[in-house]
Amino acid sequence: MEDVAERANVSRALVSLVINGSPKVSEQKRRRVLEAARALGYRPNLMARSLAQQRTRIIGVLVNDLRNPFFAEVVEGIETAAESDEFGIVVLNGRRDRSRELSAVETLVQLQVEGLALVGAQLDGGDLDEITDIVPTVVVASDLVGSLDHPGVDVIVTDGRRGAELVVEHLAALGHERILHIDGAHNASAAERRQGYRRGMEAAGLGGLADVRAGGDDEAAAFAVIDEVLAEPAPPTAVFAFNDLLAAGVLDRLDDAGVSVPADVSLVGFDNTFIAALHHLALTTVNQPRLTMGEMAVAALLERLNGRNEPVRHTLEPELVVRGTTGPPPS
Amino acid sequence: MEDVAERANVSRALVSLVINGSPKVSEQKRRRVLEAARALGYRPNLMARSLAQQRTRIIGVLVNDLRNPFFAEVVEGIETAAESDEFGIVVLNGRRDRSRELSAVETLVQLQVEGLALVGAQLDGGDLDEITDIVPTVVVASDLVGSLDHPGVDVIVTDGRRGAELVVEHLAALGHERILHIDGAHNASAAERRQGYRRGMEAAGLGGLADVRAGGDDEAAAFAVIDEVLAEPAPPTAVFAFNDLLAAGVLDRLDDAGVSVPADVSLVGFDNTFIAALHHLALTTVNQPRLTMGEMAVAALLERLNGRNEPVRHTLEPELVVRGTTGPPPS
DNA sequence: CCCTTTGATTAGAGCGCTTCAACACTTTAT
DNA sequence: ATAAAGTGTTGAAGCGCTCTAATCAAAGGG
Repeated sequence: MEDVAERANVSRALVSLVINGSPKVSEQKRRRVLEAARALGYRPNLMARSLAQQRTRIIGVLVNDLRNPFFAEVVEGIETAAESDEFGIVVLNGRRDRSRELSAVETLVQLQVEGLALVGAQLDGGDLDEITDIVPTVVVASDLVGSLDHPGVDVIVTDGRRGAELVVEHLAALGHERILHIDGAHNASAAERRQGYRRGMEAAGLGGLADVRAGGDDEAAAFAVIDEVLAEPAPPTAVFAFNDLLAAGVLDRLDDAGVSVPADVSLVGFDNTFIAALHHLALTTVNQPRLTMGEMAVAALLERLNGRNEPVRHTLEPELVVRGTTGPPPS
Repeated sequence: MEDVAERANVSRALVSLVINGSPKVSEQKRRRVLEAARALGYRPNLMARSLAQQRTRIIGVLVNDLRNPFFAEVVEGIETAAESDEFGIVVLNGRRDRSRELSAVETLVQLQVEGLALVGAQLDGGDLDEITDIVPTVVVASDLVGSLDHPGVDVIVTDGRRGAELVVEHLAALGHERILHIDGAHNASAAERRQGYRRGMEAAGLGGLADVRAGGDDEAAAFAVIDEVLAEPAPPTAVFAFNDLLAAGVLDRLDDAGVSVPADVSLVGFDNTFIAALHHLALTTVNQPRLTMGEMAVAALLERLNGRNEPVRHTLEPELVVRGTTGPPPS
């Protein structure tokens, strides 16, 4: 910057003004400075700028698992929204590991991000205690235990309970009774969906048949469960999987076992990722408006930065997307 | 930091030494400082540290499209490797848009990243001219036009030409002759695979039947092409798609048209993403060692930082993964 | 012709940290 | 005892920028 100033015969301060597009610089000097900058290949140092300015215009994003297309799309929503507000984002990948998530959050805070978006994070309330009064935080697509207690945390979720209810209603309407739920184990949104499932079963008068087994959030997690239930005397006629990835695993395993979908068993996923839409899967699933979720997350953070102090909680409506993996139970 | 120093009755300098784990601090003061830091909830400011230290220990990653699981996994490889070398990474998403890529690279450079990994980027040689003598750069999983001319750029790729040849060999061995290639259009690795396809066709004595049509890199891009070829008098008996996503689109469309795979038409993808492995697709494809690619990218950057000056180019071997979408042509 | 106003420019302090050279204090060798 | 070497600690400069308050120049008003 010094060099640019010298070459343009002006002060460092003026160079700064030009670079930041201040209106009170004469056209003549502005030109001189810009040319000098170009000639020298000058690039402002973002670190120095942030330090001096006491703000970074960066939103930190912690994502549960980048390989899951669902999260990747939420991040895209965040990015789009941030971009239009002249914020940048820094994405860190938790890779489903809580301790990694913790250290990622720490890194982001040290990076002086102005807002923190936790996408599908597994952290619990306690982990956030310190954080939330340092930096505005929004939890997206996961219901952290105790997140409600934190007045510093906003929450953007799709109503997982309702989503699960929709699934059960759909299956019950088709005539299914033995509906199995393979859950998301310790996954952040697992509890909600489990609850919705149970409620749906009750509502359909199927409470006694409710059956939840521990799954996970990828294909492999489904295998053992499917093997197990198929060996039982009265296997389910419908399976509701925690998410699309898990559902894909179920589909695979049923296939291996010669069970046909939906003729023998109906199957429903959750998230409506692009894999559900592949015709060869044609998975009935529950849509979450992921781009919108990302955008709302950014909006929430910006409101905080503008002074809002009460927590906000947006619950979006899930939508059942019926495709080819559900039908009436075998007679 | 000032506060911590005061509370521990030491100088700011000593606090710095403790935070950075310097060995020449007495155990007693170290304890005092650490306790003061904890009591005050002190968090070092990464920006200030980087500024003072004149290094960031950050590797900038620009990725073509985060939604593509292939790239997401390369990024994981990068992250793993970076982590073990005490580097952090900042991921920016190009979203298949060249101008966005350009500005993302600019941002990363201004962030003072110590290395730049371009994953599947579409930038061409010219775009990198300035960059490469500011920051070590490695191009991963794409063959940028003219990247070879830049002594400042390292390249990590899977041999796309060879991969495509493997595909053609496999199909030809099964007896296919009318093998169509739906390419990746302007995608960075499209040219190479096209070339491999052509070569493979020649080698199999099928040069005259080579047929390349413009595709893209997602499912939708396949639809028009499939509609088109199915309407022709002699449709292909095998299709080689640019990547798995595109192949999934082909599969969908063939399905719609009542064409069965592999009985009527064989299909091969590229990348071996997890969707290829889903039993319901069971896509024959070409594997790229994506984690390894990410790791090698980091290794290349670190070598540069340690003084290497000649460019390096690692070409990894692709591997054909035969699954269920290929078989002999209909008789 | 001087004073005020307006607008453009600049000096310089400060952002939170690191690091080098200098310093004080021990220990060991002489 | 004294010099030399080693330990632990600190003062202060500096990283590249921003921004306030001060300065300067030009223009308009009385």
